[in-house]
Amino acid sequence: MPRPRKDAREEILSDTRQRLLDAAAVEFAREGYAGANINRISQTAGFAKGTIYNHFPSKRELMLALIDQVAAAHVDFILHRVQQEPDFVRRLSCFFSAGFAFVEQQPVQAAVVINTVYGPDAAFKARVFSAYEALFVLIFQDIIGAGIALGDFRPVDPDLATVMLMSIYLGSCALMETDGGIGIDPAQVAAFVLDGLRRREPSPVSEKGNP
Amino acid sequence: MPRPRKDAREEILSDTRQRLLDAAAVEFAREGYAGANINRISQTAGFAKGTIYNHFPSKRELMLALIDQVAAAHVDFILHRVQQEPDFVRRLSCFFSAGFAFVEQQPVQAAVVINTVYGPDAAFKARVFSAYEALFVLIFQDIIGAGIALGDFRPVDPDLATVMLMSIYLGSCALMETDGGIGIDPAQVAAFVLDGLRRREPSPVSEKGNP
Amino acid sequence: MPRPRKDAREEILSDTRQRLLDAAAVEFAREGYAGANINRISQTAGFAKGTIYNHFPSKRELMLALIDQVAAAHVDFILHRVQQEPDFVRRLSCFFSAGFAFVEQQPVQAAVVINTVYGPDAAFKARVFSAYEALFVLIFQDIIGAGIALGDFRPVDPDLATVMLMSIYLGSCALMETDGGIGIDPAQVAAFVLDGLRRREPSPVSEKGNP
Amino acid sequence: MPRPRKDAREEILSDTRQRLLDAAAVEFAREGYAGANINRISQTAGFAKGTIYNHFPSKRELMLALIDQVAAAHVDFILHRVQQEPDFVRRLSCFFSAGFAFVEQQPVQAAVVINTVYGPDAAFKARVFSAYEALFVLIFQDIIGAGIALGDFRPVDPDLATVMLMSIYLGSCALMETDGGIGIDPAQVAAFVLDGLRRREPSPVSEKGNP
DNA sequence: CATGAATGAGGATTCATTCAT
DNA sequence: TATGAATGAATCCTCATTCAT
Repeated sequence: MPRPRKDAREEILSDTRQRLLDAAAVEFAREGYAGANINRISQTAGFAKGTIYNHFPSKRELMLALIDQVAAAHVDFILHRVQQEPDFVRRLSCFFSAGFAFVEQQPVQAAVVINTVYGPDAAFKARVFSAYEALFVLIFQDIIGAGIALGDFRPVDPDLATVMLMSIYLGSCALMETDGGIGIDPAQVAAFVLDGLRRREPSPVSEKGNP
Repeated sequence: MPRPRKDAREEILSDTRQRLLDAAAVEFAREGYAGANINRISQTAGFAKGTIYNHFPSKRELMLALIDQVAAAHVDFILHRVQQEPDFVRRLSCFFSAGFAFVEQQPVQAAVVINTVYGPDAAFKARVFSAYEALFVLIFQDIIGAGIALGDFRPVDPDLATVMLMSIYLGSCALMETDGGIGIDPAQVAAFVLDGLRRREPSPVSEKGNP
Repeated sequence: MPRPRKDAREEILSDTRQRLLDAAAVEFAREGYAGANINRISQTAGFAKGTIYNHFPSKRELMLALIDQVAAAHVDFILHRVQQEPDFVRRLSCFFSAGFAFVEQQPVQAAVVINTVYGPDAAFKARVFSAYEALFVLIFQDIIGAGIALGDFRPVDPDLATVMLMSIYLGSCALMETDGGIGIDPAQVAAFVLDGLRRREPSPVSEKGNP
Repeated sequence: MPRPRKDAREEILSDTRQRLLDAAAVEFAREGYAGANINRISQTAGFAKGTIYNHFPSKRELMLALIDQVAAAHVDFILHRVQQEPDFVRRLSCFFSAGFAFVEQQPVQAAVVINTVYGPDAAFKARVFSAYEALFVLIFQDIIGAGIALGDFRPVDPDLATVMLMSIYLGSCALMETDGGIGIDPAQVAAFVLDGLRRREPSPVSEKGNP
């Protein structure tokens, strides 16, 4: 029989570590990295200050570990759902609905990575982008690229379109937080992205042929 | 002839103040508000530490003054150009081209306000939004609203569309900075926003039967 | 047997705190509150600067804690001795002898509270007076009041007399410090207070015709 | 004819100087020397910061000049009145009444010197004592000494008695300020000092039947 | 002489990090 | 592993003083 002791210990460690990461997310989201306070993090987690240093070598490494964890979860969450969709139009829609759902379910964690993307620390930003790589590929290839290849999307610059989609997604999320969760409808966002602002039918009749 | 003594003095004051604001923009852009260092700001401006406090009561007030100045300049810059355009489609295009031009001309100043919008400090954020009010109104009324009223835009939710446009604009700017100025083509962005991703199918036949 | 761990830790805490208070007394006595230097206090106590802030939230709170501690000790010291005296004349005498003894034993601590009483900070002053309340009551009731009630003291205004006694006490102490401890004889002071300056019997004969 | 120009200039200088000294008194009284702010002093006086340095070489010298002026005025005020009294008993009474009158007429100036006497700065203290020399001599010689010499005062230690009188005077003044001017009756204080607390025994029997 | 912008040493306070228990 | 007292570099801010105008 294998002894579960080591596992149990790791589980406990893991639990402490996770509580610290959760508390760090709260603090980093509220204060930003530079304004965050190690002491408050440990207290929020229910530990003493020193405990953080038993699990992370520095405040900076704590932040990086948090970024890695949250960004990975973020990407997994979206990827898992998007890839279940059969075609790229639904995938596009799913990208926004899944993305918003993640923010609603983990608002604090999401705030950390989103703020980091727009924050001043280049190394943190790079870390987020690195973790988001798969997400960019998803948009670039499985949505934009596929749509163009199939002729259903106009031959837009896929790089630009990727930037647009990410900007819309992250920007909308930032506003959701700011206004305390207005709740933006992902379907509308997808429609906006798919069809743009301009009215479709150029037929001048329908235009003002109102009675 | 009146002696220009007082004026000269005020000019000097004004000059010092402006140099401090410029240096502050550099520092806040690079380090974020919390990470910014008052001493570095004064040195960048070519003054001693204490000089900042002859012109601004605190680091925080310095930041607020900078936000006010930059946001006002930002809004003026865009408004001035957009309002010279005859119709809302060109206005939409101009919004992006002017917006990107401002970021290119004043990258550091722009970075401060953009980062602030996505940063953790609610009071700063509110200050930016307050200064941006006129810009929101411009988009909401003079572009989206006008386009819908004339029947050229689909009856999208104007609030959502405003969020989309601002997100696209700010998000693109953030990426421009990150990558050191890729140079996003405002015309393409405008086209994206106007027409969306989906191909206009004039006829179901055309879809793949194109020569 | 219970382990003395927590107690030991508290003892250490307490010890550090007390060393800081002692060092603060030295610094505040020498420089006054406004002129006192937190860094010097911590160094005098044998700690680094930051340690003070592990025990007191601010320089001001450190001062208040010191006032509270010293004033309480001062009052206790005098009260304890005075109340052991059988009658109010001896109590009066004891008030001065005990009072001077306290100053001799704890000259630095005494200097802090005495200087505070005459210093510019109203809040500090109020704190001292608040702690001295019991001392005022002692003088007012157990010495002056009792003496008057028994008919042995002239019916002076007890409030005024209390002010006189405290002024004489504190003023004498201040002078003792200034001159580096001349050593004022409490018996003489008590005699002065009891009998005043004026010769008793107007008959110039009796005075020296005694022996 | 002598030209009054130089005098006029000196008068103006003198006026500025005096306004600065008055403002300094207000500031030093309220904040103490270490807490006093040169800028506030100049503003209270209606001048710019630099003006102080046209009249006094430093904050410290400003304080010393203020001490000298106020202490001299204080001593003059009391001496002038006391010396008009025919006998030492009335002089004693006059010492208190004149002393209290000075404090009532110039509460701020008086506060500065009184606080200085009890403050931590030895040099300032010495300066006050030096200026008070004549006052000590007055008490020591013309009141205590004279009274003893004439046999009307008990042969108390004149040094101690001087300390008592000064302590009573300064201590009462300090309390007058603290409580916002209770108004202590100088006659009562003089009576206290002259006759003490103890009732003059009309008969040796009255005491209480002590053995 | 009056001014007030500029100076920079100094000081209170914060906080990431260490380490003995 | 968890603790939290101690550390001291770093930071914001104050303010006496200087000096060109």
